Amino acid sequence: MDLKIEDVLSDDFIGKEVHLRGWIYRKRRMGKIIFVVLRDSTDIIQCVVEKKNVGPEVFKMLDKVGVESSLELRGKIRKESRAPTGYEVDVSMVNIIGPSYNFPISKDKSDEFLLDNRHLWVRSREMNAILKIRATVFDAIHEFFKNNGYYETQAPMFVTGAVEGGATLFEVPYFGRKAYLTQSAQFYLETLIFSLEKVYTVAPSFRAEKSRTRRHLTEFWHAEAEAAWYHNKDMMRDEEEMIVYIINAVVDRRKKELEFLKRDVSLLKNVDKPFERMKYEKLIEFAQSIGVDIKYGDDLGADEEFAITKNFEKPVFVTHYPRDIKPFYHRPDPENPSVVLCHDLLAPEGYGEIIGGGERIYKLEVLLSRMEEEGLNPDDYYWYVDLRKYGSVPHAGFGLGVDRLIMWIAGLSHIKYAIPYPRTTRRTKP
RNA sequence: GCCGCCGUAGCUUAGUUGGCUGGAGCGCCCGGCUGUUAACCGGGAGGUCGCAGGUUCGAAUCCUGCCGGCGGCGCCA
Repeated sequence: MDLKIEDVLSDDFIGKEVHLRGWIYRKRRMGKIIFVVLRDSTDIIQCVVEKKNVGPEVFKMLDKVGVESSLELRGKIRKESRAPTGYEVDVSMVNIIGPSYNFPISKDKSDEFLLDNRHLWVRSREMNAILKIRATVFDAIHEFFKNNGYYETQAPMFVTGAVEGGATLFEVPYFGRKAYLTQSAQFYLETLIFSLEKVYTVAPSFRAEKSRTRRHLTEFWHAEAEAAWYHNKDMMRDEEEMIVYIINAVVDRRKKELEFLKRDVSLLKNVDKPFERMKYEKLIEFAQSIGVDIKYGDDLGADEEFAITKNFEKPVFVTHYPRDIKPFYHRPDPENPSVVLCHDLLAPEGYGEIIGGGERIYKLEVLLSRMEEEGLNPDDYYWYVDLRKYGSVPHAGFGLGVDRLIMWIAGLSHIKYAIPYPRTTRRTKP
């Protein structure tokens, strides 16, 4: 029977013979006994290999090979309080599949060394736990959207124009011309709502910002949605439900992994609807009241965000930013056109911004005048402008930084731990 | 773009008011061990102290340049 370690760590298997495949996680020899701690994708189990049971040749081979050798074995399960996961295999057969000698990673490894050897470090129990949580976050994102009437769609990675500013695009040669790597699918999603009404996409976005912080990647996973007929508050409602859905999915399905990472799960369990909505103006007052040096009109810096969000246990929406510090496409508030109908979602515990979103300008003349204010040429955005000419509708959308969300949920100290192969300003390998 | 820091064995590092042969832990090689928990015990190999130049009787240590790397800010998801 093809079993995983997780399956056989159970009283149901006591006395039963099992066949397991995996990698050597730890190995200790005591004369004529070798303790092999075997690892697979699910867990670890200690296996006792005695010379008299497997023969001197196999025993010697096993003694020679190092950690991370792959092997299959057969043996009986026994309850054993001295074993790391409570059960032990009395091995009757071992077959080494792929030997490993001098595995580069052992104790006392620097962060930098582990990043250089990420292709090997992904095998660690810590990365294994994080990657499982990450997989569940992606699952939950897709589940949420599909359960709520959104169509999944795709936008191009090669683009010719910017969504946000111009300075943050990666330029790539494109058959003698220039193209850029996308920094957001937003404008494409806006075109697609006129066909599908509610759309989402999960894809990488690229930012050439020379950001050197624990929260920035040059290539990050972006979950973006756009919905026709939605106003700012409608979008916030969906986002709130989505975040709660994702958190619940991870808490339900990844308990073991969260515990392994020593995440305080009670903090995640406290995350329920509704999230507080706070106008930018109020947030500035709140920030000032706790001693942050900030004034109306300033964007929130990392220190301010940290000072503010460490005081919250749940995410908080910040709305109605001054239009001057937000991109041109946000719809000005009809009741106060100096602010826009936008929202950022700040994660608690100091993690900060994970979502940026808002209601888009849907009237042609408003869009053109905002573009003029920002010094943008409408010809460069002809297809975006067209959307306001042919049956425009109110609509809203958002972008979620999935890696940042994972960082918060898993309680990680740096975004580079949240993704298998982080790309930062200073790293493109392995 | 701005500020700060670091390069010593395969890895993690001690040693920097200039001074004996640059130490240690892990890993590796040889040997031992029937209950180990990143096992332990005995022995061993392994260093152009990032590179180049300078100061000095003497440089891992001081100076200059170069190369490589790291942390943080700004900006954003």
